[in-house]
Formats: sequence, C-alpha cells, structure tokens
Amino acid sequence: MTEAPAPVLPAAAFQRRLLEWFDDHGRHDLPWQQARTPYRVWVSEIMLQQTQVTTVIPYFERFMARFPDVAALAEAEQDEVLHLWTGLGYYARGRNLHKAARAIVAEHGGELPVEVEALAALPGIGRSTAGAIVAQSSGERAVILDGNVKRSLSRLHAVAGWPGRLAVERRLWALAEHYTPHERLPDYTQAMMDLGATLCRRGTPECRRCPFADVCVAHARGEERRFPESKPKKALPTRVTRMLLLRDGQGRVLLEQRPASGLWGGLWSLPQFDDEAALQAWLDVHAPASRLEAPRPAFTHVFSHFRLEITPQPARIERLDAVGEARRWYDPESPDAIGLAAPVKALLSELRTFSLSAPPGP
DNA sequence: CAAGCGTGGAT
DNA sequence: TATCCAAGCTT
Repeated sequence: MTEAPAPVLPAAAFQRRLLEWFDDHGRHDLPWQQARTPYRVWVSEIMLQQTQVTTVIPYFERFMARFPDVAALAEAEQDEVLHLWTGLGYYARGRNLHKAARAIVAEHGGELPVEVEALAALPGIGRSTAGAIVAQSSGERAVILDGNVKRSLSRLHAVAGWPGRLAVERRLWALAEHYTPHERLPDYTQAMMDLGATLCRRGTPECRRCPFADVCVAHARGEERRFPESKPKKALPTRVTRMLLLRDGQGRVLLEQRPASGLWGGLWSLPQFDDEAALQAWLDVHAPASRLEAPRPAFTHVFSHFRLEITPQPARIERLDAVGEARRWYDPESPDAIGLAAPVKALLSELRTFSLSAPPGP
C-alpha cells in the first residue's frame, strides 16, 4: 500500500510560482479566451476532450460562426451539428452537446448553469469539464483534473500507478484540490493546463524552464518519463467490412445513417456489410437491378480500439426508388451539410477524381 | 471496473 | 512505419 503523497509546496507558494510563470509564458490568446462566455468555454472544453488544441481551433471557429449561442445550437438539427463535427472524432460529444443545449433551454431558461453539480448533470459534462467551465467563466473556485494536470501532478509527486485506477485518481484529485486557490481561478486553471501542454509534455518535458523543477520528485530522480504510468495495453482486434458504393445514373451515391449510438453514431456512411454474401443479399432485396463491379483494393483504418479492414464494393443502378428514412442519395459534387464518417468522406472525394469502373493502377 | 468511442500529432 | 496517446465521458 502506497502512502498518499504529501504536497511539495504550501498552496500559496505553489500558486505564486505558477501564476508568475503563467503571466510571462502562458497562453493568453486562444480563441475561447476571447469574449469568454460560459457557452464558448463549454464548447471549447467539449471539443478539447482527448483532442489537441491545434486540431480544435478551426472546428471551434466554424462552430461559433454557425452557432453563436445556446439558442442557435438548440434550434439546429443534429445533422448540422454532426456536419460541423465531421473529422473531429468522438461524435458522442457532438450529440451530447446538442442534447445539452436543448436541456439548457428547457430547464435553465437558456442560460448555462455555472455550478459544478448542475453542469455535471448535463450530457457530456463530467467532473473535470464542469470544474473547468466554472473556474474559467465564473471565476468561482472549482478544481480541474484533466490529462495535463494529471501528468504534471504525477511527476511533481512521483505518484505511482496508472491514473485510470480509482485509488491513483483519488490522490491526484486530492493534490489538485490542495493547490487550487480562491483567487484568479481562470488564470490558475489555464496555467495548470498550459504547464502540462507546453512544458511538462508527455515525451519531451522542458524541466529547465519549469518553475517547479527544484521541488519535482520525478525530476530529482531523473524519471520524468515514467510518470504518469501508462495504461496496460492490449492487442488491437481487426474487424472486416465491405462498403457498398452504389451509384445511380446521375453519379449520386447511396448513404445510410448509422445507429444513434456506437461507432460513427448518427453520422452518414456507405452501407456496410460483414461479407460479400450479406451485401449481395441486401442488393437482391433492395436493388435487384444493380450491377456489381470488381471490388476495389482493401485498406485498413486504425481506430483506438480496433482495426477496420474496408473493402470498397462499387455497384451501379439506373434508378432506385423508395430509399427509406435512414437512406439518402448523395451527390459528391454538391455535398449536403450532414455528418460524414472520415474514411467515407475520403472515399467520396476520391470519386471526384477517379472513375469507379476503371480504378487506377495495379 | 472495463469497454467503447476517432482522428491526427509526435516520436 | 508502428505505436502511443491528447483539455474524458458514458454505459
């Protein structure tokens, strides 16, 4: 049984060092730091979950231009929200953001609540995100513990064990709680994230510039890279699928909406089948007049938890009526504002340059 | 508590 | 090229 780590500094000294560093070296011009409203902070925090700042910025700008406030987001169709989320990944974030906006209109009079409890009750907002929203947009005291803070605090105190384990996470929350001030909450919160993102990085920490180098236990041992401990790894399983590229006489492609949850939930995708037989059986029922072409070469798409081996299966049909509710014809030349799975989007953009009936190269 | 969820950056 | 994993949350 490991002892709970003692703080390396009194809270006041820690805050003083951190904020002094932040004033000179922190980030002060991120898009969501301008016109800092609870709504803008909320959207940014959701987009930033498991996603790097440079990736988020263009998505954030487009999202804000289209949905400047909670009301605009609540009134939108989910399809349009997912359209703006296309390529960002973890689409449950977009679905939950949209759901939460409607809940805020229905239950909070259209104003984002700025208390941790009320925020964490909304879909997609957990303990750390709720803390970040409160601290940054209201200035009230709230504690965060995101990946940056976990990394910095585990190194500073050489906290052993993977932070995914409850006991380890509890220690880190206790340390975060200890250091959090009652003043300058937006700056302190941003400073903790900046420290982890710009100095106390995963692979190449810059301890020479760190305001805590002299008290950092991991640094004293020369073992910065060993903290935080990484998640126990498992082999990636491979799943196999066929994607039907059914085109009609006008060059439009048949899309299918994915189930509301799970992989690419709510997004539009090419119809997928486990094998050729299942695909053929579907065609026999829904598009008996179609002509199957030679499959295009398979490619592998790697996800966090599995590999997906995709074989694109081109087919043609003159016309197909009654596509039903969860299907639509889609013209790659004039795309609709709908959410498209990234590999599907890539395949469809290929259609614009290559002929399906004469695939290029060996 | 483990599994599930995406994409792109860094090494 | 392969691997790890980033401002986590939900089931």
